[in-house]
Amino acid sequence: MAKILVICGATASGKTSLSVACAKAFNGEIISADSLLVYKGLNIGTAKPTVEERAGIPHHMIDVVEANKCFSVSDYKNMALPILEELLAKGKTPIICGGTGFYINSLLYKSQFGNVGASAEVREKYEKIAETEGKERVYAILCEKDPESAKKLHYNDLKRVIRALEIYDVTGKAKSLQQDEPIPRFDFAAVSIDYPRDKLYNRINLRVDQMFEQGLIEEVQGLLNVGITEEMQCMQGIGYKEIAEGLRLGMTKEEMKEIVKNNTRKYAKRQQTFFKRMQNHTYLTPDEATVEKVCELLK
RNA sequence: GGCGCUAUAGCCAAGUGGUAAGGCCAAGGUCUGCAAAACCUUUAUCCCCCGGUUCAAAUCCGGGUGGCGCCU
Repeated sequence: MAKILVICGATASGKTSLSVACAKAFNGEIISADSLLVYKGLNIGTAKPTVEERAGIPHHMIDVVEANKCFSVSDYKNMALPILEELLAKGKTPIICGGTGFYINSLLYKSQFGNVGASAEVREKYEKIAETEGKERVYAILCEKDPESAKKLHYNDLKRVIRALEIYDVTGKAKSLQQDEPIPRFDFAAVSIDYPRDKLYNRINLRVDQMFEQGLIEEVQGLLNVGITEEMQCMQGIGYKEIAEGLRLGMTKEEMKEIVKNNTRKYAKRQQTFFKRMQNHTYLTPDEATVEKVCELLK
Protein backbone atom coordinates (compact mmCIF):
# COMPACT_ATOMS: atom_id res chain seq x y z
CA MET A 1 0.00 0.00 0.00
CA ALA A 2 1.21 3.46 -0.90
CA LYS A 3 2.26 5.40 2.14
CA ILE A 4 1.51 8.82 0.80
CA LEU A 5 -1.56 10.18 -0.90
CA VAL A 6 -1.28 13.13 -3.25
CA ILE A 7 -4.38 15.07 -4.17
CA CYS A 8 -3.53 17.48 -6.92
CA GLY A 9 -5.36 19.10 -9.79
CA ALA A 10 -6.74 22.37 -10.99
CA THR A 11 -8.10 25.08 -8.79
CA ALA A 12 -11.76 24.71 -7.88
CA SER A 13 -11.81 21.01 -8.62
CA GLY A 14 -12.75 19.98 -5.10
CA LYS A 15 -9.42 18.97 -3.61
CA THR A 16 -10.10 20.33 -0.16
CA SER A 17 -13.16 18.33 0.70
CA LEU A 18 -11.74 15.13 -0.72
CA SER A 19 -8.56 15.59 1.25
CA VAL A 20 -10.39 16.04 4.53
CA ALA A 21 -12.55 13.01 3.90
CA CYS A 22 -9.48 10.94 3.13
CA ALA A 23 -7.63 12.19 6.18
CA LYS A 24 -10.48 11.03 8.36
CA ALA A 25 -10.61 7.66 6.70
CA PHE A 26 -6.90 6.93 6.56
CA ASN A 27 -5.69 8.36 9.85
CA GLY A 28 -4.08 11.14 7.91
CA GLU A 29 -2.94 14.70 8.17
CA ILE A 30 -2.87 17.19 5.37
CA ILE A 31 0.20 18.88 4.01
CA SER A 32 -0.91 21.72 1.81
CA ALA A 33 1.08 22.19 -1.37
CA ASP A 34 0.06 25.63 -2.39
CA SER A 35 2.30 28.60 -2.98
CA LEU A 36 -0.20 31.10 -1.61
CA LEU A 37 -1.81 29.21 1.23
CA VAL A 38 1.50 29.53 3.03
CA TYR A 39 0.86 33.25 3.48
CA LYS A 40 -0.86 34.68 6.51
CA GLY A 41 -3.64 37.11 5.76
CA LEU A 42 -4.48 35.80 2.31
CA ASN A 43 -7.66 33.90 2.97
CA ILE A 44 -10.56 34.63 0.69
CA GLY A 45 -8.66 34.87 -2.58
CA THR A 46 -6.71 31.72 -1.92
CA ALA A 47 -9.81 29.77 -0.92
CA LYS A 48 -7.94 28.84 2.23
CA PRO A 49 -9.83 26.07 4.02
CA THR A 50 -11.72 27.46 6.99
CA VAL A 51 -11.62 25.94 10.43
CA GLU A 52 -14.97 24.29 9.72
CA GLU A 53 -13.76 22.89 6.45
CA ARG A 54 -10.67 21.47 8.08
CA ALA A 55 -12.95 19.55 10.42
CA GLY A 56 -10.35 19.01 13.06
CA ILE A 57 -7.80 17.52 10.68
CA PRO A 58 -4.33 19.03 11.09
CA HIS A 59 -3.37 21.09 8.05
CA HIS A 60 0.31 21.81 7.61
CA MET A 61 2.03 24.44 5.50
CA ILE A 62 -0.80 26.94 5.77
CA ASP A 63 -0.15 30.36 7.29
CA VAL A 64 3.52 29.69 7.78
CA VAL A 65 4.88 32.96 6.33
CA GLU A 66 4.18 36.63 6.86
CA ALA A 67 2.65 38.32 3.84
CA ASN A 68 5.59 40.63 3.32
CA LYS A 69 8.09 37.80 2.96
CA CYS A 70 9.43 35.95 -0.04
CA PHE A 71 8.94 32.24 -0.16
CA SER A 72 10.30 29.67 -2.59
CA VAL A 73 9.97 26.00 -3.39
CA SER A 74 13.13 25.40 -1.50
CA ASP A 75 11.71 27.01 1.61
CA TYR A 76 8.66 24.91 1.11
CA LYS A 77 10.58 21.71 0.82
CA ASN A 78 12.72 22.49 3.83
CA MET A 79 9.69 23.05 5.99
CA ALA A 80 7.35 20.45 4.62
CA LEU A 81 9.63 17.48 4.17
CA PRO A 82 10.43 17.08 7.88
CA ILE A 83 6.73 17.26 8.62
CA LEU A 84 6.04 14.58 6.06
CA GLU A 85 8.72 12.32 7.46
CA GLU A 86 7.49 12.79 10.95
CA LEU A 87 3.99 11.82 9.95
CA LEU A 88 5.33 8.69 8.35
CA ALA A 89 7.30 7.90 11.48
CA LYS A 90 4.16 8.26 13.55
CA GLY A 91 2.30 5.92 11.29
CA LYS A 92 0.02 8.60 9.92
CA THR A 93 -0.92 8.93 6.29
CA PRO A 94 0.49 12.14 4.86
CA ILE A 95 -1.90 13.67 2.38
CA ILE A 96 -0.21 16.18 0.14
CA CYS A 97 -2.97 18.34 -1.23
CA GLY A 98 -2.61 21.34 -3.45
CA GLY A 99 -2.42 22.90 -6.83
CA THR A 100 1.21 23.92 -6.95
CA GLY A 101 2.75 21.04 -8.84
CA PHE A 102 6.23 22.39 -8.41
CA TYR A 103 5.86 22.22 -4.65
CA ILE A 104 4.43 18.73 -4.75
CA ASN A 105 7.36 17.52 -6.81
CA SER A 106 9.85 19.06 -4.44
CA LEU A 107 8.56 16.67 -1.79
CA LEU A 108 8.17 13.64 -3.96
CA TYR A 109 11.53 13.80 -5.72
CA LYS A 110 15.00 14.40 -4.52
CA SER A 111 15.65 17.98 -5.44
CA GLN A 112 18.53 20.14 -4.29
CA PHE A 113 17.80 23.06 -6.59
CA GLY A 114 21.44 23.55 -7.39
CA ASN A 115 22.22 23.91 -3.72
CA VAL A 116 22.20 27.68 -3.92
CA GLY A 117 19.82 30.26 -2.74
CA ALA A 118 18.92 33.44 -4.52
CA SER A 119 21.65 35.97 -4.96
CA ALA A 120 20.30 39.45 -5.32
CA GLU A 121 23.57 40.74 -6.71
CA VAL A 122 23.80 38.11 -9.41
CA ARG A 123 20.19 38.57 -10.39
CA GLU A 124 20.46 42.32 -10.56
CA LYS A 125 23.61 42.09 -12.58
CA TYR A 126 22.01 39.97 -15.27
CA GLU A 127 18.74 41.83 -15.18
CA LYS A 128 20.67 44.95 -15.95
CA ILE A 129 22.41 43.28 -18.85
CA ALA A 130 19.05 42.10 -20.13
CA GLU A 131 17.72 45.63 -20.01
CA THR A 132 20.65 47.28 -21.71
CA GLU A 133 21.82 44.61 -24.10
CA GLY A 134 18.80 42.38 -24.37
CA LYS A 135 17.75 38.95 -23.19
CA GLU A 136 19.70 37.37 -26.02
CA ARG A 137 22.93 38.62 -24.50
CA VAL A 138 22.18 37.03 -21.15
CA TYR A 139 21.30 33.83 -22.91
CA ALA A 140 24.54 33.98 -24.86
CA ILE A 141 26.45 34.20 -21.60
CA LEU A 142 24.69 31.09 -20.35
CA CYS A 143 25.51 29.33 -23.60
CA GLU A 144 29.18 29.86 -22.84
CA LYS A 145 29.09 28.94 -19.18
CA ASP A 146 26.55 26.14 -19.14
CA PRO A 147 25.60 25.11 -22.66
CA GLU A 148 23.74 22.05 -21.43
CA SER A 149 21.26 24.10 -19.41
CA ALA A 150 21.04 26.71 -22.11
CA LYS A 151 19.94 24.08 -24.56
CA LYS A 152 16.87 23.40 -22.46
CA LEU A 153 15.85 27.01 -22.12
CA HIS A 154 14.39 29.60 -24.43
CA TYR A 155 16.31 32.86 -24.60
CA ASN A 156 13.19 34.76 -23.63
CA ASP A 157 12.79 32.80 -20.44
CA LEU A 158 14.90 35.31 -18.56
CA LYS A 159 13.91 34.11 -15.13
CA ARG A 160 15.24 30.61 -15.68
CA VAL A 161 18.22 31.73 -17.71
CA ILE A 162 19.29 33.95 -14.84
CA ARG A 163 18.68 31.19 -12.33
CA ALA A 164 20.99 28.87 -14.26
CA LEU A 165 23.57 31.62 -14.38
CA GLU A 166 23.12 32.21 -10.68
CA ILE A 167 23.87 28.59 -9.90
CA TYR A 168 26.93 28.65 -12.08
CA ASP A 169 28.31 31.91 -10.75
CA VAL A 170 27.78 31.09 -7.11
CA THR A 171 28.79 27.43 -7.04
CA GLY A 172 31.13 27.38 -9.98
CA LYS A 173 29.32 24.29 -11.18
CA ALA A 174 26.85 24.11 -14.02
CA LYS A 175 23.24 23.60 -13.08
CA SER A 176 23.07 20.75 -15.53
CA LEU A 177 25.67 18.90 -13.47
CA GLN A 178 23.78 19.31 -10.25
CA GLN A 179 20.35 18.32 -11.29
CA ASP A 180 19.01 15.30 -9.47
CA GLU A 181 17.42 12.43 -11.28
CA PRO A 182 13.66 12.59 -10.89
CA ILE A 183 13.40 9.41 -8.88
CA PRO A 184 10.55 9.36 -6.36
CA ARG A 185 11.76 9.11 -2.80
CA PHE A 186 8.47 7.81 -1.52
CA ASP A 187 5.85 5.34 -2.48
CA PHE A 188 2.89 7.50 -3.36
CA ALA A 189 -0.40 7.49 -5.19
CA ALA A 190 -1.72 10.65 -6.79
CA VAL A 191 -5.24 11.55 -7.79
CA SER A 192 -6.91 14.55 -9.26
CA ILE A 193 -10.51 15.33 -9.93
CA ASP A 194 -11.03 15.78 -13.60
CA TYR A 195 -13.74 18.12 -14.74
CA PRO A 196 -14.40 18.81 -18.40
CA ARG A 197 -12.88 22.16 -19.22
CA ASP A 198 -16.18 24.00 -19.59
CA LYS A 199 -17.54 22.65 -16.34
CA LEU A 200 -14.42 23.57 -14.47
CA TYR A 201 -14.59 27.06 -15.92
CA ASN A 202 -18.13 27.40 -14.66
CA ARG A 203 -17.04 26.38 -11.19
CA ILE A 204 -14.26 28.92 -11.31
CA ASN A 205 -16.55 31.72 -12.39
CA LEU A 206 -18.92 30.86 -9.60
CA ARG A 207 -16.18 30.70 -7.03
CA VAL A 208 -14.76 34.06 -8.02
CA ASP A 209 -18.20 35.59 -7.66
CA GLN A 210 -18.37 34.13 -4.17
CA MET A 211 -14.96 35.46 -3.28
CA PHE A 212 -16.03 38.96 -4.16
CA GLU A 213 -19.18 38.53 -2.12
CA GLN A 214 -17.13 37.35 0.81
CA GLY A 215 -15.10 40.52 0.69
CA LEU A 216 -12.07 39.85 -1.44
CA ILE A 217 -11.70 43.51 -2.33
CA GLU A 218 -11.71 44.41 1.35
CA GLU A 219 -9.13 41.73 2.06
CA VAL A 220 -6.80 43.15 -0.58
CA GLN A 221 -7.38 46.69 0.65
CA GLY A 222 -6.60 45.52 4.15
CA LEU A 223 -3.29 44.05 3.04
CA LEU A 224 -2.41 47.24 1.22
CA ASN A 225 -3.32 49.20 4.33
CA VAL A 226 -0.83 47.32 6.46
CA GLY A 227 1.98 47.96 4.04
CA ILE A 228 1.83 45.01 1.67
CA THR A 229 2.77 46.40 -1.73
CA GLU A 230 1.91 45.31 -5.22
CA GLU A 231 5.47 44.21 -5.86
CA MET A 232 5.56 41.72 -3.03
CA GLN A 233 5.42 38.07 -3.84
CA CYS A 234 2.13 37.31 -2.16
CA MET A 235 0.49 40.04 -4.19
CA GLN A 236 1.29 38.17 -7.39
CA GLY A 237 -1.51 35.78 -6.54
CA ILE A 238 -4.54 35.77 -8.76
CA GLY A 239 -7.29 37.85 -7.25
CA TYR A 240 -4.74 39.96 -5.41
CA LYS A 241 -2.70 41.49 -8.18
CA GLU A 242 -5.76 42.29 -10.26
CA ILE A 243 -7.61 43.96 -7.41
CA ALA A 244 -4.57 45.89 -6.21
CA GLU A 245 -4.18 47.24 -9.70
CA GLY A 246 -7.88 47.74 -10.19
CA LEU A 247 -8.10 49.75 -7.01
CA ARG A 248 -5.20 51.87 -8.13
CA LEU A 249 -6.74 52.49 -11.55
CA GLY A 250 -10.24 52.98 -10.28
CA MET A 251 -11.75 50.00 -12.03
CA THR A 252 -15.24 48.80 -11.25
CA LYS A 253 -15.92 45.67 -9.26
CA GLU A 254 -17.31 43.97 -12.33
CA GLU A 255 -14.23 44.76 -14.38
CA MET A 256 -11.96 43.35 -11.73
CA LYS A 257 -14.13 40.27 -11.41
CA GLU A 258 -13.88 39.48 -15.08
CA ILE A 259 -10.10 39.79 -15.09
CA VAL A 260 -9.78 37.59 -12.02
CA LYS A 261 -12.04 34.99 -13.57
CA ASN A 262 -10.11 34.96 -16.78
CA ASN A 263 -6.73 34.70 -15.11
CA THR A 264 -8.00 31.91 -12.90
CA ARG A 265 -9.22 30.00 -15.94
CA LYS A 266 -5.85 30.31 -17.59
CA TYR A 267 -4.18 29.21 -14.41
CA ALA A 268 -6.38 26.14 -14.19
CA LYS A 269 -5.44 25.24 -17.72
CA ARG A 270 -1.75 25.47 -16.89
CA GLN A 271 -2.28 23.30 -13.86
CA GLN A 272 -4.00 20.66 -15.93
CA THR A 273 -1.07 20.65 -18.30
CA PHE A 274 1.36 20.25 -15.44
CA PHE A 275 -0.47 17.40 -13.77
CA LYS A 276 -0.78 15.44 -16.99
CA ARG A 277 2.77 14.30 -16.40
CA MET A 278 2.39 13.40 -12.75
CA GLN A 279 3.50 9.84 -12.05
CA ASN A 280 1.34 7.25 -10.30
CA HIS A 281 -1.52 9.52 -11.09
CA THR A 282 -5.18 8.66 -11.60
CA TYR A 283 -7.92 10.91 -12.85
CA LEU A 284 -11.14 10.68 -10.93
CA THR A 285 -14.40 11.86 -12.36
CA PRO A 286 -16.28 14.16 -9.99
CA ASP A 287 -18.48 11.19 -9.08
CA GLU A 288 -15.49 9.06 -8.28
CA ALA A 289 -13.98 11.59 -5.91
CA THR A 290 -14.81 9.47 -2.89
CA VAL A 291 -12.89 7.89 -0.06
CA GLU A 292 -13.83 4.42 -1.30
CA LYS A 293 -12.39 5.03 -4.72
CA VAL A 294 -9.20 6.51 -3.32
CA CYS A 295 -8.90 3.58 -0.95
CA GLU A 296 -8.80 1.20 -3.89
CA LEU A 297 -6.02 3.20 -5.46
CA LEU A 298 -3.91 3.18 -2.36
CA LYS A 299 -3.74 -0.61 -2.37
C1' G B 1 -34.35 62.81 -47.42
C1' G B 2 -29.15 65.20 -47.79
C1' C B 3 -23.98 65.23 -46.32
C1' G B 4 -19.64 63.18 -43.92
C1' C B 5 -17.08 59.01 -41.73
C1' U B 6 -16.62 53.82 -41.48
C1' A B 7 -16.84 48.24 -42.54
C1' U B 8 -10.01 43.63 -41.84
C1' A B 9 -9.99 36.62 -37.33
C1' G B 10 -14.47 35.52 -31.48
C1' C B 11 -12.86 40.81 -29.78
C1' C B 12 -9.49 45.31 -30.33
C1' A B 13 -6.57 46.73 -34.37
C1' A B 14 -2.14 48.05 -38.22
C1' G B 15 -1.86 48.21 -43.25
C1' U B 16 -3.91 53.45 -48.38
C1' G B 17 -1.36 49.42 -55.25
C1' G B 18 2.73 44.33 -54.84
C1' U B 19 0.47 39.59 -52.48
C1' A B 20 -2.80 40.28 -44.52
C1' A B 21 1.62 43.71 -38.27
C1' G B 22 0.47 43.41 -33.31
C1' G B 23 -2.55 42.74 -28.83
C1' C B 24 -6.59 40.11 -26.32
C1' C B 25 -9.30 35.62 -26.11
C1' A B 26 -8.89 30.36 -27.28
C1' A B 27 -6.18 25.82 -27.87
C1' G B 28 -1.62 23.01 -27.11
C1' G B 29 3.03 22.84 -24.41
C1' U B 30 7.47 23.76 -21.07
C1' C B 31 8.59 23.60 -15.95
C1' U B 32 14.43 21.37 -10.26
C1' G B 33 14.90 28.49 -5.32
C1' C B 34 9.89 34.36 -7.31
C1' A B 35 5.65 28.44 -10.00
C1' A B 36 -1.60 31.71 -8.64
C1' A B 37 5.16 33.03 -11.53
C1' A B 38 7.92 32.90 -16.07
C1' C B 39 8.27 31.15 -20.95
C1' C B 40 7.21 28.62 -25.94
C1' U B 41 3.94 27.08 -30.19
C1' U B 42 -0.60 27.44 -33.10
C1' U B 43 -4.84 30.35 -34.80
C1' A B 44 -7.82 35.18 -41.49
C1' U B 45 -6.06 31.03 -48.65
C1' C B 46 -8.00 36.11 -47.25
C1' C B 47 -9.82 42.00 -45.70
C1' C B 48 -19.03 43.44 -45.92
C1' C B 49 -21.31 42.41 -51.14
C1' C B 50 -21.34 43.37 -56.61
C1' G B 51 -18.90 45.45 -60.71
C1' G B 52 -14.72 48.32 -62.80
C1' U B 53 -9.40 50.20 -63.40
C1' U B 54 -4.49 47.62 -63.28
C1' C B 55 0.52 42.97 -64.93
C1' A B 56 -1.02 43.29 -59.69
C1' A B 57 -6.27 45.92 -55.11
C1' A B 58 -7.75 44.88 -48.29
C1' U B 59 -5.65 49.14 -50.47
C1' C B 60 -8.04 53.21 -56.45
C1' C B 61 -13.18 54.11 -58.90
C1' G B 62 -18.71 53.21 -59.20
C1' G B 63 -22.95 50.90 -57.03
C1' G B 64 -25.26 48.16 -52.99
C1' U B 65 -25.75 46.83 -47.76
C1' G B 66 -24.72 47.59 -42.35
C1' G B 67 -22.81 50.89 -38.47
C1' C B 68 -21.58 55.87 -36.58
C1' G B 69 -22.10 61.18 -36.77
C1' C B 70 -24.12 65.73 -38.55
C1' C B 71 -27.87 68.47 -41.22
C1' U B 72 -33.08 69.31 -42.89
